[in-house]
Amino acid sequence: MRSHYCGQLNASHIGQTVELNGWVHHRRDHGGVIFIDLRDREGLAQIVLVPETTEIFKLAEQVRNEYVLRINGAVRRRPEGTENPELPSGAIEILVSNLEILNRSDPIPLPLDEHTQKISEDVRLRYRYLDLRRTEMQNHLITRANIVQFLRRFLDDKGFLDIETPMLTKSTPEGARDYLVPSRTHLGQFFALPQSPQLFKQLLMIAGMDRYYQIVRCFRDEDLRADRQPEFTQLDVETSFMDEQDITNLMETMIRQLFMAILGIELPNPFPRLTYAEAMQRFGSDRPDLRIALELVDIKDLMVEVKFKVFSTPANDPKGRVVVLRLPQGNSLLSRKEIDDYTKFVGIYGAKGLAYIKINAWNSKGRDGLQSPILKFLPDTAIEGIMQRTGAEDGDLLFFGADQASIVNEAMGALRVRLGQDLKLLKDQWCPLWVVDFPMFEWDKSAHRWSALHHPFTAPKLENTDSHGKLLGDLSNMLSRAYDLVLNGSEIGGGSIRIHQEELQRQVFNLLGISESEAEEKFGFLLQALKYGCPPHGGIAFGLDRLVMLMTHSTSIRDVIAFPKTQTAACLLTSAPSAVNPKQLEELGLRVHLRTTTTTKSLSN
RNA sequence: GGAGUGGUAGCUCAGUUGGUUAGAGCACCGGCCUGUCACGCCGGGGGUCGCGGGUUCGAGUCCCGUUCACUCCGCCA
Repeated sequence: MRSHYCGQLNASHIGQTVELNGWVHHRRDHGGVIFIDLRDREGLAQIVLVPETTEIFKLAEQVRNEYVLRINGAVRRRPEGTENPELPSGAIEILVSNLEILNRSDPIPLPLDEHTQKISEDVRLRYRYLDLRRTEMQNHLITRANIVQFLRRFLDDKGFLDIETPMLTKSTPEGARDYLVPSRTHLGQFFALPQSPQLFKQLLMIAGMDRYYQIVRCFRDEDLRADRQPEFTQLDVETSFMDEQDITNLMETMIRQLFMAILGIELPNPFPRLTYAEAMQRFGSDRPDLRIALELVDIKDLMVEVKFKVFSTPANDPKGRVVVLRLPQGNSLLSRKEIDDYTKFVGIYGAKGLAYIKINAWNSKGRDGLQSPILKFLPDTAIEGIMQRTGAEDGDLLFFGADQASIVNEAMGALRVRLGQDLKLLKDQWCPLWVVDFPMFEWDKSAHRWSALHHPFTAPKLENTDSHGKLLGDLSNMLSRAYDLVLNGSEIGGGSIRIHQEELQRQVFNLLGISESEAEEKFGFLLQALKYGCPPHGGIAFGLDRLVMLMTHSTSIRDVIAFPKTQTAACLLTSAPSAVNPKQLEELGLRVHLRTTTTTKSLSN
């Protein structure tokens, strides 16, 4: 067994005899002396072989990269002038007295060298066990383990119980597409893998467990992104008898202490809070990246009477929005071609164009000092209003968004972030915030009905109910008791106070177009449980992968998951998913009927 | 479902207007080398240019289809 990890050796070990186990990172054979960088989880150490130890020197000549070695030797100070300051163990080396080749290795299909260029991701995924030997990936997984350990300790200290919930559960309507698992003992019926343990954790509150947490895998069969995997990990939390202030305060403390413990970083205290409405108004997003100082400025009222339909139509539409995004000193930052590229960019979000005004010399020349194709449509009053409201100065560039509010928010919100990234306008700091006062419902245009913005178990704000718990007022303005935690433009957590009265839960189902009988069939167990002394309760769930991604400065959650799936939800390492044995299908009472002719997928290309 | 980028040696890439035998670095193999640390020097092997079709005297290069990976839109309570 090893006595030390390679990477932990330093000058304090000089004179000691050690045993190391590890992989050959590099071998430098000088004929008369051989150096091997031996690597393990904790780092590198240089081991030295000299011809005087004839037998093991011969062995060392056979050694190749990624061979697995066990060595014994004496730690000694390196000769003067041969220290390597790049290496934590660079002051010392190990003179080998015994060497055993525990295993050989074929040449590996990807370099582990930190100096080489980026390796394509499909190669990395195909040989993930080799990719994970890289220092960067090892550090990611170590950091992830440390984060999980911290969160468990914190919650355990606060009296939270780690309780497991089923992986084989009931398919529910609404929400994401379920992964289904056929039942052998109930032919023709299916389990679903949980999209989250939402209902079980509510039942645990009804069961009186009071404080629950779980680090739990969740499954959603939807299309993927850099920050979305079909199976992902949540830190899931639920408490009884706490209101939204209590919960967000506690969770904020947890995150603040986590950043101090893992990264030594002090987050703001308290985290800023924004209402959903304000976030949308100022940033066009419910997860604003506050590292970027740019903001949207409303000018709808100034455009009501202009003779430019692109602006006046949304200005006169109650659902329309007209905004300006001011880019300070943008004239010199952006070329005409770049502005055209941004016009294409906002087109992705449905914007029909991207009007702009260059402020060349407003101070000296007034409107003659402005430059824009749309200038001729705008009367002096409108221009003065824009200049005043945006506080624009000479050299600035103004971008305009005018359309349905949803399109303006998405397009200009995305433009704001994109400009921030492209022009390096991001502050070098961590910007967490709570977004609160979410709408309870949103209108689903394709389904022609209301749907829950958070989920159907979220409680409405108290002012929306009468003393008997009956919902009052206009659905489109009703606010919920939901809250999201946003960090640098990523939603890393979200939760709410839940509905704990049966009657109110039935009303919400009803408003969401879930019939009485469907509610019984799908959620009967919940409705019944709510009758038996359900405590007021609420909770939150954090996207652990996203949190680790941000904390390790990764750009994809795949880089913090040991064995992630590709964008088409395939595993390149195991070639999952795959066809199954006909006998297995028969036992399940299933027959595969494919729409297309592709029955077998080629695994290699 | 849609848009974009890419696929050439084990890896990372270059490959001109369509024209001789498809190149480089790293890795690999053989030889040399006692203080290197991305060691060095000499020599060598290695290619279904993702796949299928088309245009052409001739295709890595042009066209069509398809597939895989990535980014994004839709989707993701």
